[in-house]
Amino acid sequence: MQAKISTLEQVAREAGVSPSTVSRILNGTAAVKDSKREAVERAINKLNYQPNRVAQALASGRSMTIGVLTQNIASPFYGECLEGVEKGLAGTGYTPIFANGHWDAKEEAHRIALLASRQVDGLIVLTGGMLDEALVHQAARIPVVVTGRQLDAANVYSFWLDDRAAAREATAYLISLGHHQIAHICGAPGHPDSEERQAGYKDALAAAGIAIDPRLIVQGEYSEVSGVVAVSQLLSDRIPFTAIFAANDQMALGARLGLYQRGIRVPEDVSLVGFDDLPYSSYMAPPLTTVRQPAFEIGMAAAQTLVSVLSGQTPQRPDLRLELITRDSTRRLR
Amino acid sequence: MQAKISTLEQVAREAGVSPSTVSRILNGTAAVKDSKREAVERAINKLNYQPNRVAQALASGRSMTIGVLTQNIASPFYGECLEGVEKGLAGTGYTPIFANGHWDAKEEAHRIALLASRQVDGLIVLTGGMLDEALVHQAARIPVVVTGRQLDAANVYSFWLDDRAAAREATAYLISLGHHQIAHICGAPGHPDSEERQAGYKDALAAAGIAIDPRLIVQGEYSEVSGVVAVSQLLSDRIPFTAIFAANDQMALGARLGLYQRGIRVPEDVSLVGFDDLPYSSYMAPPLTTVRQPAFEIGMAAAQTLVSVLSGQTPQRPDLRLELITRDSTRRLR
DNA sequence: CTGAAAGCGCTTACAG
DNA sequence: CTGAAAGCGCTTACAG
Repeated sequence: MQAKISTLEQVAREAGVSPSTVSRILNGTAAVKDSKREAVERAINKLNYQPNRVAQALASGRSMTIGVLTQNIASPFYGECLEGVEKGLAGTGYTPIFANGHWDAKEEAHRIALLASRQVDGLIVLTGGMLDEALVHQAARIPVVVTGRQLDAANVYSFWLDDRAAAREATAYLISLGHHQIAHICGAPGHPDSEERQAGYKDALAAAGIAIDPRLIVQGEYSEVSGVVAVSQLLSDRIPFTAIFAANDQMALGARLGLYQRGIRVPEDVSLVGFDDLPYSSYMAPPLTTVRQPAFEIGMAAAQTLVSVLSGQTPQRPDLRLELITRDSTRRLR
Repeated sequence: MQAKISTLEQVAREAGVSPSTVSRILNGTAAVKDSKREAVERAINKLNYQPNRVAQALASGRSMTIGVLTQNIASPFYGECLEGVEKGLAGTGYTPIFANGHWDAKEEAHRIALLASRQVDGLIVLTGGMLDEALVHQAARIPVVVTGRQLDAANVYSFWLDDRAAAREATAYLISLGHHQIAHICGAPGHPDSEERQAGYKDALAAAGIAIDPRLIVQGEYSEVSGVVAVSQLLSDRIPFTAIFAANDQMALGARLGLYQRGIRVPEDVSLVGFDDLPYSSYMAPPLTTVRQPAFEIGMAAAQTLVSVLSGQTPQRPDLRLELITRDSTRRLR
């Protein structure tokens, strides 16, 4: 182990060959006589040579780096996605560079510009509020994979899941259990997925011929607190309900606490359904019935798609779908 | 908006100055006549010029990039840390590059080598099982901040929190509530913090004159499942206990589910204490009594320390401490 | 199969 | 205050 940094040129000198040859051996870019190859390998080991990726990037025009724009790295949902991205990139030579948009369009644009200035070879945008145009703009230079929206444009690959249908299914499940007074805690206003989920909720009620009671629809913003608050509001308004469909698991967790604090049991008194299937949701007491989002798989598919595009292949469409997972937080109304 | 990439040389030509001058203006590296500055700024806007950071890195020898080695980006604890790192780096010009060690020493070494080859200007190691020597080795080239251990060496800055004392305090709290039969669910074997927490648990019992019953100490490995399993084991072995101290919140969550499934109430029948204070812990039903780790603050302090070292300043020691947070999962034994 | 040379897009002494 | 020139550590046509 030595801390000294050595360069390709030093390796070449040590091995008695030209820098070009060392480069070729490193990159497997051309056949090289065995005797030279061995000499070079010996020199590499002796000098403990590690190629400087920054120099490689500048010379080759490929940074072997992928920009990943997420909104909040600490959120359990994005955490799963990022694990998937990491997995999908493992062994490909590409390193992910993560950036957080914090649900702010300006911040997102700023982060993307930074990623671009770092010469990322491709971009993965996990949802995000930026305009389609901004994405298309980036796609003029590098391939872009975006989740959470449908976008048909050159060099952009979008994955979209049908939140509305899944929300409809989740709500229909509650209805099938005999619930008619179903409250909905909405996601953050303005987020497309939050609108979709609400629409799915309404679809299911309409399909069952249940009138939509606007007092049962309360605003949340995807955080745990907002779930607690929503339940307080529902309860203090004395709107009767026997079930809650929360637009994500974090709010379902908050709602569950709000109910608990008032001695309202789940599922005995109120059935509860979430959306996401976060890692902790199956460990809630009771385990939460929810719509599973394949977060890990989404991240992995995004990474794989980008890598195959970058290697000149045609990526295959991943099979990603939302799935209702029934657990113990829901029960038949008696 | 245009996708074309322009270079500093093009800007220079457009503005009728030399590349050196453009560079100086960009970096505020020397005074420049106002007329030229304006011409350059106009050219930059016209060409929508963004400096190529890769080229800057190669030329200047500073990549403006910080390597952050964590174990598992998707874990709620590391997620918080990383948010803190991001916050601490915001506005400094440094970009974090995250890498996961997955609790594997070889993988860690590999990741660090990769970060080094990408010419990171500094390294943040969030816990991790690598040897002190490996860290010291890195510190020969770039400053290193490491958490979760004490390490006195040149160019390394270590943050260490007293897990043992905090675990002792948590256990003592249960004792003060009248509990004598306190089970402990250990963290992953071999992890220093897991040993420390167990030692603290034993310290508290010893200090209270309570004999240590090895049957009450069950192995976990920091995951939720391992908490469920630990409770099953305790229960099937019919070891009587009135409280559980889990070495982290994830296992406490699992334990809580295990108890719930058997109709054992928290805190009425069993008091439960965790360690970490994850974002979700205060939303458990009941909210969890736990030891708060300042994860965000740790990440932020690590970043700030590194930045101040990199700018030639002497970093000030952050005031980081563990704190017992009492909530509703514990109650006096009757 | 291999080397000399140019070039990637910047920064930074060196001179003036 | 400003420019010409060298250099950062690689890759990659171009020639042979």
